[in-house]
Amino acid sequence: MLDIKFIKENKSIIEDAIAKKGLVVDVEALLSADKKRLLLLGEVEKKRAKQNEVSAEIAKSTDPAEKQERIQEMQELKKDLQKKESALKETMKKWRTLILQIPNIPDASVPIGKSEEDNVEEATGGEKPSFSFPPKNHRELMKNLDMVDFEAGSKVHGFRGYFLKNDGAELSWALWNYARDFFGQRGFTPVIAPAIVRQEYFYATGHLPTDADDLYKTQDDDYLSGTAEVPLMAYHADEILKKEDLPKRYLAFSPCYRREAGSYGKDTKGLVRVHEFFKFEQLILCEASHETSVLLHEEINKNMEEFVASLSLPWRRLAISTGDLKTAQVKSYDTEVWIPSENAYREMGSASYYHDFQSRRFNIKYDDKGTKRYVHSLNATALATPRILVALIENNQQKDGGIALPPLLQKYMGKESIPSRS
RNA sequence: GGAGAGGUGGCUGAGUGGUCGAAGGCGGCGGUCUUGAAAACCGUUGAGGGCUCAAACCCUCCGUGGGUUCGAAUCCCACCCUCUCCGCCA
Repeated sequence: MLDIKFIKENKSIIEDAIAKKGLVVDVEALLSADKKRLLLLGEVEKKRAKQNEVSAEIAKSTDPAEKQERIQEMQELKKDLQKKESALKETMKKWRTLILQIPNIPDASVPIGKSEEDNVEEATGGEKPSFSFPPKNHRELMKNLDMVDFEAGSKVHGFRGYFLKNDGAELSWALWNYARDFFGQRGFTPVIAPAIVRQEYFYATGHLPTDADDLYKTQDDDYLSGTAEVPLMAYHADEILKKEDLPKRYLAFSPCYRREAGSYGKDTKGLVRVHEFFKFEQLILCEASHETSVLLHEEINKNMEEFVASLSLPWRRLAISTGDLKTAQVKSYDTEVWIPSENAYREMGSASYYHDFQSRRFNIKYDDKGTKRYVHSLNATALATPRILVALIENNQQKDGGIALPPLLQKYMGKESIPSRS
């Protein structure tokens, strides 16, 4: 959420942001709710002051008659105060639902657009493979190599279920270990984060109430997180950090759970879209400076791009258009990787920054020479398995059905390739 | 799953109806002393909000929400959380 003072003073900027993000939010309603809120607050505080003052006199008073008189006077005031207090509460409730709808402001560099159609390709890397034979998709390749078992997956788990086996499992572990080393050299604190997270923190990230259908819920009313962003932001909730400890860079590993409620028709086969997967996530908390946020945003995005590039995967960078930005985001890039069987790029991760939009709700501050300021937050994917296997397998397939391994990964797999079984 | 204890400021810990935003200690900051440091001593030190050019001033906050009362950290109710022991368990 944004600061109400900022909203009041920058109404046109806010309305512009709402329009750019393609949202419908009544800013005027918020502003008038705020006026009402301040009016009632003033009245309530005045009455409370009076009450405090007279109460002190009552405590000191030695004359029983006078005391009685004062108490009666306060009984009247109390009734009045209670009325005003409940009016204030009502107004606050309205105010809160309204302010939560106000989106963050897209950076000037974000391409203007209505939807994902308007995302802009900004960079590409690597070379798309050209095959001298009809290429297969990852499902076929992996089944032939006994790397995956979808039948057992749906028998045991259900829709979108999978088992990774043999080199399918080994390849996942190899990638995890490689990612750990790759990012470990870039100053991140390694973390294994819980996926079971308290309800309140999903409200803070905005996943609730909006995406309730996409979240698994436990019988204890906790939720399973679809990204380590939630537990990691929650890690420092309600804390005041030291400025010299910033920026904090985390590389968090966690299982991720998504019901994919809104995407029943999409990617119903294979490993692109599954309910349960594993992800390394980069998350940074830094000082409240736009320049620092931008710098670190470029940094974590570059990390991700260099990571896929180091796996010899053909990739491209998409600048997300205003219409496709999430409410909380200032700017976001997707890293997409070429998928031969689809003749298209597919998202492998995204990097976004939020200024203090998230930290305001999580109440994460730092002490800047005595003033408390909300930190800026940023996050980016580092590696998601098994989705990246799709790209790795398909791009490196050989005529005989085997899979070549990118040089940097060979050490982690203990071999140069996954040989054909035929 | 069973039994018990407890949630107070950065930490520790006192406080059972008004003089409590809260003793004492630790830590932090400033100072005295010292060649310098330590020790000792003195002072200072919570967060959020309203009004304001600013200061002054005012309001809220002792897990959360409600209640009793002129007045609640303190009494009542509900909930949440943490810890300890037993049981079970990778």
